[in-house]
Amino acid sequence: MSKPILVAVAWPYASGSRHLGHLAGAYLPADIFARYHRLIGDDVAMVSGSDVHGTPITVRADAEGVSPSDIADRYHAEFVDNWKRCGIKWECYTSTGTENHAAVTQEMFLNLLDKGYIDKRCSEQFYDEEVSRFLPDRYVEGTCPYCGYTDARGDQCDNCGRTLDPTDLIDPRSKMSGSIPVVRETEHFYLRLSDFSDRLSEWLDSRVGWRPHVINFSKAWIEEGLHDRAITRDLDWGVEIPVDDLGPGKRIYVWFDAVIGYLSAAKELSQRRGEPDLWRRWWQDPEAESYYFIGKDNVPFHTIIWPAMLIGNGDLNLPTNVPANQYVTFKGGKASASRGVGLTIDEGLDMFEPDSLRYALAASFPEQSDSEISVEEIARRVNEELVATWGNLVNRVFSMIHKNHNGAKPAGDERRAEDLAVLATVESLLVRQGAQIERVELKAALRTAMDAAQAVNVYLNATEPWRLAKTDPGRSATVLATALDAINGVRVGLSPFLPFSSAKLDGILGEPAGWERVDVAAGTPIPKPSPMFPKVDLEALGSID
RNA sequence: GGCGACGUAGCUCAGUUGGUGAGAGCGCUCGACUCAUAAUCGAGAGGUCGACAGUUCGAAUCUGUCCGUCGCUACCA
Repeated sequence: MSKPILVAVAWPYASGSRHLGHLAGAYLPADIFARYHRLIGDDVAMVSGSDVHGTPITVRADAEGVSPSDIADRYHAEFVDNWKRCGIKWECYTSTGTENHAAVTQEMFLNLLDKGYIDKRCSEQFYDEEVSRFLPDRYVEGTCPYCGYTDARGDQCDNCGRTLDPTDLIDPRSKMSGSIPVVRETEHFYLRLSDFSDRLSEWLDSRVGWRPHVINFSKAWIEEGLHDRAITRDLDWGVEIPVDDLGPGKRIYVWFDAVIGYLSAAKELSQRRGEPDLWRRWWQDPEAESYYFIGKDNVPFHTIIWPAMLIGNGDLNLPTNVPANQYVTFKGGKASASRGVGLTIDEGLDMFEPDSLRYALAASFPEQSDSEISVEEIARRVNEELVATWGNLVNRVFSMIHKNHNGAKPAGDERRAEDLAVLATVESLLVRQGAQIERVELKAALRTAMDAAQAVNVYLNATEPWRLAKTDPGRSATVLATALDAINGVRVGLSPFLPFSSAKLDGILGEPAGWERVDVAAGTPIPKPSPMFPKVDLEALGSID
C-alpha cells in the first residue's frame, strides 16, 4: 500500500559552504529515510532548496563587491554539487529565489493577514546612515553594560554571555561601516504566535514517538510564553510583501518564507510533473505523513512557528514527526565552516569515497546526543567496520564463486538447517531494520544491517566452503549459493545507506524489488571482484583536520 | 544570568515506565582459520555508570547540591 511521505529537509543557507555536521544532521538521514520509503513503494517527496535571502548574504555580497544573487548562486551551485557527489537524491531541490516560491509565500501571507493572524506594529531599531540600512541586532556592536567588554554584539555579549538589547550597548557602532547608528522607528508585520499557544500545546501533546529532546524543548518554549514575531525586515533582498502598506525597502523575513518552502517545493514538483494538484497528496491527504529533518537549532521553527502558520492557514497537514538531530562535534565543539571547525562537505568528499563517508557519518548520527567525530574516527569506521565486515564479505564470496564455480552462481544441493538458518537470520534482521528506519532510528538500523553481514561471516567460518571445495564440491556449491543469497538480503538493508556501492551490486545481482531478501537466480554471472570500498590511508590524507 | 541537555569500559556510543551478576562496535590479549582489501570467527581482560547526599526492600535509571562539557536564549539562519 503506497503511502504519501513528505521528507522535508532544512533549507541550507546560501551564505557559505555547509559542513559535515549539516550533512549528518539533516541531509543524510533524510536521504536514507527517503530511500527506504521509496524501496518499500511509498510515494516519497523529498524536498528542500537553498535559502537565498537574508542579511548575511547581502553583507557578504557587499564585502566582495558583488550582488547578493551572485553569492546565492555560487553556494546554490555548490550545494547541488554536494548532493550529487554524496548521493542525496531529491524529488525537488529548488531555492527560495523562484517565482513560484514568492507566489506561494505571498499567498500564505495574505491568507494569514486576512484571518487576522498577522498585524502591523512599530518598533525602534538602529539604522546605519552610512550604508543606508537597518541593522539586525547582531550587526550592532558596542560595550557591554554588564561586564564592560568592548566588542559585545547587540543580541548577546560573547564575554559574559548575557542577552542584550542593542539599545543597552554603550557606544554602539555599526558592524557594517563602523559608524554610529541612529535609532529609527520602523513598522513591520508580526505573526501573532501567541494566538496559537493552546492549539500548539494540544497538538504537541498528541504527538507520539518524538525524540525527547525535541518534544521537551518545544513544550518548554510554549510554557515560557510565545512572543509575537516580526516576519518582515528592512531589507531589499527577499520575497516582496504582497501589500504595500509599509512602503519600500521591506521584505518578508527569511524564516517566514523558508519554512513555506516545504510547501512551495511540493508545488514546484507538481508543476514539473505536469500535475498541478499533485502537491495535495502530501499536504492534504489525511493518510500522508511528513518528516522534517533538521538540526536541533531549528527545532522551534519546525515545532512551533511552522505548525502555527499551518494551523492559521488551515487545510494543510502538520508535521508527523520532527526527528531533529543533535550536533556532530569536532574536537568537542559544534561544527562551523565559518570558524574552521570540522570539514565542509566538499572537503569530506575529497577525502573519502561517498559511501564510506555516508557509512561513517550514519554510524555516528547524533540522534540522542551530540556525537564526536574526526577524520581518524571516519577512517576507523571505514577500515575496521565497513571494509572489514561488509566489503570483505562480498569480496570473499564473489571471489570463491568466481574461482571455484566458473564465475556463476552454482545451483548447489539441498539446503541443510544451517543454510536455512542464516537466510532466516538475514530476513528477520531486515524486518527489524525496517521498523528501526520507520522510527528514524537510523544509527541502530545501520548496526542491524551490519549484524546481518556479520551473521553471514559467521556462517562462512562455520561451513568453510574453501575446504569443501576440495573435499565436497557439491556442498561447497550449496554453501556459496546460500552465502550469495544471504548477501542479496544484506545489501537490500544497506542500500539506503550506501547507494553507490549498492548500484554496483545491482549491476551484478539485479535491482532489489523491495525490502526483502530474494534468491539470486542460479547461473547469474559473478565477476572477479574488485574491492567495493578502498581502505582509507590516513597517512596519505596528510594532516588535514 | 535563564533554559535545555550531556558526563556509562582505552575510543565512539546504547541502556523502554527504577529490579536476577551493567551492554554494543572498535581497540587490546589469547586461540582458530586462511576463501577474502593482514580481512574473518571464537574466547577473554577491562567500568565503584562525573562527585556527594537523599527517596526506596532495591537506582546508571527518581530528587537535591556540586564539578565538568556543550548548546539555545526568540533580530544568524
